[in-house]
Amino acid sequence: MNTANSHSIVSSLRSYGISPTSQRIKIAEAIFSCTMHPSADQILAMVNSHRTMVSKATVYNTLSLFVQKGLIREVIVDPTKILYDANTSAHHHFYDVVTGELHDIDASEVSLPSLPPMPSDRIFEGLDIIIRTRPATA
Amino acid sequence: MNTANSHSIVSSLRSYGISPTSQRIKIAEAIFSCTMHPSADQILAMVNSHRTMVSKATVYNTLSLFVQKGLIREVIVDPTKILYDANTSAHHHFYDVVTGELHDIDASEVSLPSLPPMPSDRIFEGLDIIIRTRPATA
DNA sequence: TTCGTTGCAAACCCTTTGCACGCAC
DNA sequence: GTGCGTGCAAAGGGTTTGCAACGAA
Repeated sequence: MNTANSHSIVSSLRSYGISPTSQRIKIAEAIFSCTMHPSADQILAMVNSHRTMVSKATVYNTLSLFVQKGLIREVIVDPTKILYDANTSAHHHFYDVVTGELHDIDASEVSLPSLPPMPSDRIFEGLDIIIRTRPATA
Repeated sequence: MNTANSHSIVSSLRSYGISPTSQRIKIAEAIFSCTMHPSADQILAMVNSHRTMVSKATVYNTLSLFVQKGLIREVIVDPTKILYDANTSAHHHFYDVVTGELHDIDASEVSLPSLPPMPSDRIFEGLDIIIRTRPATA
């Protein structure tokens, strides 16, 4: 669910083993109520548009914690910044190389017939499919 | 071809519209003779292991030029640095999230049945498929 | 009290930029 | 001489870290 009421956020955090402090709740709310895929900077701005402030360090640390605990995903498409994705179910992305916009692609739309064999002594960790686009108008 | 003799490097540069200065030749040789996918830093180190030096600025500028001209490709998998790929034909990558190693996957091994429709007003620019792995031994 | 969390500022690292020098045509 | 290419150093921007203060159990 994408509705971000405090109650479900708190239980969500708990279910991922994250103690729900007020800053973490605020950051999670910002991410889960966001229609796009925000960067750390944008999350910082969203969180601090309200009265109370959250420091930059806490935002970065909290995002790392969320990723590590599996609450959210990092999307690596832009060498200059990390984008965060509240949707952790299997899906992929359109990435506009000019505007930087990122849009989800449902996994069912691009599922691979089969994965190639893993290299020796390696185990599967994740699959990212990124379709890079650019605006049609020159 | 991956053999990196000066003659073929020079004609390669010329065919991509890049005037072959000695620094550019040296950088191209480093990339094309490299079995892995080097970062800018590693290319700088490779180039400067010989007698003559190439400055950091020139390495970065030259790599950007090569990418822009289509001689090489950037691979965006690690948020902390850009990797470069001398292979510009259609292929994809295994990326080990622990060691940072990157290995090619031939396009024929993972071809998609079909691409989802482009978002409106966007045109196709490129397709990246990254299979993230980690070492099997804990 | 104790340990986890927060916040500020500084440090870090990769990359880009400003600007002067130098070489080729 | 003009313009591109190079090199040095400094700036830039996102991210991480050191450390002291804080707060909940």
